[in-house]
Amino acid sequence: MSAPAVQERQHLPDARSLCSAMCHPLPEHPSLSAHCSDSYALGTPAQPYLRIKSEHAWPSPPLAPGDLDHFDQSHFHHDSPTSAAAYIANYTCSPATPGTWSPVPHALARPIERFRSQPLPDQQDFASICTPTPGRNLAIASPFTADGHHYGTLPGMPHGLPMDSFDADSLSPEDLLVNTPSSMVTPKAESPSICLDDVPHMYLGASPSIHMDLPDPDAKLDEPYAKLIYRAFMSRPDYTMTLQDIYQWFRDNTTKAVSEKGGWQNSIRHNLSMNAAFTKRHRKEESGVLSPLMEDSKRANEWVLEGWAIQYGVQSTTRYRKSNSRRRPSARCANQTPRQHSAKRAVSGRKGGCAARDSRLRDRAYAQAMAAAPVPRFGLERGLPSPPRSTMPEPYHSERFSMPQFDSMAHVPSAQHGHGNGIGPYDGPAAEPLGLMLGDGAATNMGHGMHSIAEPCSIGAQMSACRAPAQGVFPYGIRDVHVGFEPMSDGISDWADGSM
DNA sequence: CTATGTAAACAAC
DNA sequence: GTTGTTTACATAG
Repeated sequence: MSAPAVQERQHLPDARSLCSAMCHPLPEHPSLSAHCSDSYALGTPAQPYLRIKSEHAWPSPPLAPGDLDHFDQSHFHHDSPTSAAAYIANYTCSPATPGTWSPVPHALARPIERFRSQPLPDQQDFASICTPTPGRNLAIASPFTADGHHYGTLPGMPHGLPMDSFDADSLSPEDLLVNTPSSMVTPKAESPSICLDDVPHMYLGASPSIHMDLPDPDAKLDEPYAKLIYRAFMSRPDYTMTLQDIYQWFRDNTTKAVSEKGGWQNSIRHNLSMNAAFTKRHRKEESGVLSPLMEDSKRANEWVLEGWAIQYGVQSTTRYRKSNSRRRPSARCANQTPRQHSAKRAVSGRKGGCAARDSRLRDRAYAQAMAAAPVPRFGLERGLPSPPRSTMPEPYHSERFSMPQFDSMAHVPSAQHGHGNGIGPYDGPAAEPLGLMLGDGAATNMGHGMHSIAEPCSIGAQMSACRAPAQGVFPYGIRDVHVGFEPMSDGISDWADGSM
């Protein structure tokens, strides 16, 4: 940690200022201001912030030493008329055209470049990670970058994604995909989009500064499973638990575990499997050493709370269910005989079993590939500083990173999720990765292309977790990001039509 | 209609 | 028996 960073932290001891910086008010853009309210009472009254539904906010672990090491606050000077967030470019990542990213609109290049001109602590072109085309260095917005740089990590957000030293030029997309264990590629069924401002059942993670109504420590919790599992993970410093750990946590902290043979365990497993916020991984990967005892053990796996979920929380598992809105049983179905039910269950069970088998086969293949040809551990070769440990879940540490991929086969509208508008090629693939949206300005952006430019006041970022088959651990593909930004202060228009 | 809980089938271990 | 995946069904709001 550099001395300046320490000094800065004294001024910005928690997430408030970071949030403030990320949501710098743009008074000249009313719509943006509308999204940046002071409803969280974070920071000063002069600094509105990104408004996140607070009713579901849960606590995040406190910052640990080093959490802000990578955060260069010089990018977020409040005296600047611009904000980092305002420089998020208009990007679309097409599930239908995997591996392609729309380029930076020319009009956006300049402000991005201006922002980029500022020094960064570890300037790595994160764009290369999400840009399978070697050599292309496109600025890509993500929870970690506003212009393609890893310019800092928000508290609770996974630090040090392999982006820190990743070089797409040195590895082909195929190389990267090889490094993807099945737990990373197994799709959570129909991962929907998330909008933090528009998803009532998004169980938000929260900065430590956000006020929480914490339950009585002695009281047993009676909340949805997804939420409880989230709590369980958040109770662990590394957000990692085995299934048995989770069971025990439920016994200790919830009212669910009323009986040892109850369905609560089944429900936990169901939620773990179905919710994209929870990722399975091999325990042996933790140490990097293959344990013969662990190799084929049932308990070889552990579950990890995804980094984005640490920051943004989890959403209801329901949202990952297939055909969620079309399964209302008809009267005829409701009157089916048990035999008919059994037949249906047999089919679904068979599918489930096959999926479990495929998952294990992929895991095994991955383990063998790892043992046979260890892949470079991004960041280590170059001797770059490791990211802080405290808030970086294990998946982000290792070689288990690969390129985001999308299931081009699945391509159905997802209007039911509220953020697809049915327009454009990127709207709602069936295996659409879990998305995340900051503010609702982007809610209607799918397929709108330059909509954000025409309406430069809106700010939004709809990012996608990579959950489609053959996807990597990195949760954010940028399915769509659109953000308005203010005109250049020198009065030179960045728009082709000369408008401001 | 959504969210949630639960049961169940099935495969692999 | 345990773990993991998936689907089906019921219920509450």
